[in-house]
Amino acid sequence: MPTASDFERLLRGVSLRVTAPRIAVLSAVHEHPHADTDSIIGVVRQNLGAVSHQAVYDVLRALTGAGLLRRIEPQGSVARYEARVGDNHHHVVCRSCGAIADVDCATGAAPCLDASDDHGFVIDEAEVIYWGTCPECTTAAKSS
Amino acid sequence: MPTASDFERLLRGVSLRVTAPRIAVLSAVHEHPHADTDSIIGVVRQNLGAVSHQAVYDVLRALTGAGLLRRIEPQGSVARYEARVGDNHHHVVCRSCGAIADVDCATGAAPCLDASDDHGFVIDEAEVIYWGTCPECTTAAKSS
DNA sequence: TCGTTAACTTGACTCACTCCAGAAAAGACG
DNA sequence: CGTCTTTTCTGGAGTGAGTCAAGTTAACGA
Repeated sequence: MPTASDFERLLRGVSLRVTAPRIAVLSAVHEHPHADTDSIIGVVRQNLGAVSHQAVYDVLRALTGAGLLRRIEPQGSVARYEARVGDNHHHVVCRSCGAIADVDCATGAAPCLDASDDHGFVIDEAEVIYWGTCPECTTAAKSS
Repeated sequence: MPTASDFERLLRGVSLRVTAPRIAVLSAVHEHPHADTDSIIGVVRQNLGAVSHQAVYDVLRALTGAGLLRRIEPQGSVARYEARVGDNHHHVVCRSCGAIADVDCATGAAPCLDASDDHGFVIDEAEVIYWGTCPECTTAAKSS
């Protein structure tokens, strides 16, 4: 797990000011991958005390824009954030409980897939979401 | 373009009652693929006069559940609906203007992709979204 | 240490979407 | 055709993630 000074270095690397809320958000996302905004706010407040939700939204947007975080929002779910960036991996989502797990991309470089007909679009990324049922929900469904 | 009686047959085929709003919604989605809910409400009202937004939401949910429509919601966009179902095709989305185009799936059958590591999930569908820039926005960006 | 500028706080607000209760219409059956 | 049951539609209030705006605070380069 990276330390506060690691996060500080990350922030300086993208010319963002180093502030306590930003460190706390980065740390929270590293500790809780795929956490939604509300959970992140909760974790940040546990570490720092009072922080406005607006600040967290702001920080999340700044960090996402800077490429330090990635925002994912599967259908029917609120926005979630993860700290794994740059390796173009994908996600598998449970239809029943919404759990998310990472799936490595076979090629590793974006776009990892070519469209059969791109309609003239200039494609730079292929996002893949696998839909299915997680082990817990599969077990629960069988035993019911 | 299918006619009202085609839509009626579709509805009966999934044991749903045939009502004017349903025909109008089906027709609207066929005419405007990838339309958002608000546009659909607008089109339906043009054809039928006053229809509550609640009725349209209800109809959309019923038709989606019955498999007559498919709901898509790319990040940063409101829910959209399309009438192409059953052929497991994908979408390319413009980062700049949000335009959506269909992309045929290479294999045609779900799931068209296998995950490298499924974490024990039972995967039934692989959803692919290509991100890029549409021809119009590419041209606009160059000329600016 | 000082000034500039980015970041944070507070609080109101928007907008897609949902919930609810009652009214109306569709389909089934005699 | 008329009645009954079930489903759908209406209108309005409510929910919740996320945004906007104005003023204050704090980071950091000079």
